[in-house]
Amino acid sequence: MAEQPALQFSALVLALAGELVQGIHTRVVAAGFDDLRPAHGFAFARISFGGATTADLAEHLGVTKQAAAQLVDELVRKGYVERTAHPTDARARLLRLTERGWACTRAADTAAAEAVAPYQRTLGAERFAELVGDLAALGPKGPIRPAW
Amino acid sequence: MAEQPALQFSALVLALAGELVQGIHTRVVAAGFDDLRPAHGFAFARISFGGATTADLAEHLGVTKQAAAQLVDELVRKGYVERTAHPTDARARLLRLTERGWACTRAADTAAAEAVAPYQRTLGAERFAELVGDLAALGPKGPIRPAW
DNA sequence: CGTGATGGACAAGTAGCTTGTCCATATAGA
DNA sequence: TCTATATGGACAAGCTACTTGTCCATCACG
Repeated sequence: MAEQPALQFSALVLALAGELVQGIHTRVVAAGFDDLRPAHGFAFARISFGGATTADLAEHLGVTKQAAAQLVDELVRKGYVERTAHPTDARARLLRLTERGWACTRAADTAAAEAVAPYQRTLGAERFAELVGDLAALGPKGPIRPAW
Repeated sequence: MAEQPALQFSALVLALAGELVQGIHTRVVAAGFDDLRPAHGFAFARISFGGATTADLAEHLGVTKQAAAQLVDELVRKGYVERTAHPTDARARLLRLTERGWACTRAADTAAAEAVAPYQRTLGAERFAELVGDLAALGPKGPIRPAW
C-alpha cells in the first residue's frame, strides 16, 4: 500500500481543517461576534489586507460578484465593513474594516491561537515549528476559502 | 509575536484543505463521476465503512436527518448507493455502496493519491512520512466533514 | 405491556448562491 | 480624440442544499 500515507494525509488535513474552523468559529462567537459565519472570516482576511473592492473579494472567495456584493452588504449592515470612495476609479468602492471589524479580526486571531495551542503542546514548540515549516514548504498557493 | 506560528498553521491547513478538496474533486469529475459534489465524498467515506443508516450518516456529516435523507435519495437515484433491509431493526434501512459506488470510491482514493503526490515529491518520502506522523499525533478526532 | 426514544418520511420555509441583464466608468486601439 | 471593448457594481429572478416542524412505525426499557 504505497499510497497509504497519501490517503492518510488527505484525511488528516481535512479533519484538521474541520476542527480548526469549528474551534475558531466557536471562540469568535463566544467573544460576542455571534452574527458571523465561518465564511465571513475569509472575507475579513482579504479586506483587512487592504485595497479590496467587491470584485477583488469575489475572486478571492471564488464566488460571483453578486454573492460577494451580498456578503459585503451584510457586513456593512452589521457594522463590520464600510464602503469608501476609490481614489482612482469612480466606478469602484474601496472596502475597509470598521473599528468593530478590526476588533473581530483580532478576536479571530486570538481564537486561532487558542485553537492551535493544544497542538503546539502535543508536539512541543520545536517540532511544531518544523511542522509549520514543512506545511509552508508545500506552498499551498490557493486563496484561503471554503472550497466546498 | 509568539502566536505567529499558530496563525500561520491555521492559514496553511485551511489553504491546504481547500487545495486538496479542489484537486480531488477535479480528478474525480475527470474520471467520469461528474454528477457528484465534494460533500458527497464525506458520505461515501461513512457508507463504505459499513453499517451505516441514514441517521448515522446525518450525525457523521453534522447535518439533520432530513438533509442526509435527501443526500441518500440523490445517491440512490444516481446509482451509487442502495438501501437494504436492516438485519435487526425493521425501521432502519442499511446503506450500501453499489458497484458504481465502489468504483467512485476507488477513483477518489486514486485522485487523493495524485493530488498529494506533488507534496510528497516536494518534501521527500521520508520527511513527508514524518509530517503525516506529526499530523496524526495531533489526533484530529472530529468526523471528516465540510464544517462550514 | 405501556411509555418514551429512535429511524425515517412528508411538507414547507429559508439562506446563500447562481445566471441574466443593465448602466456608468475605465482602458486601449484606430 | 473618438470609438470599441472591458470592468465595477447594481437589480431581478431562480435554484438548491439545507433547515424546522410534524407525523408514523418500530424498538427498548420499566
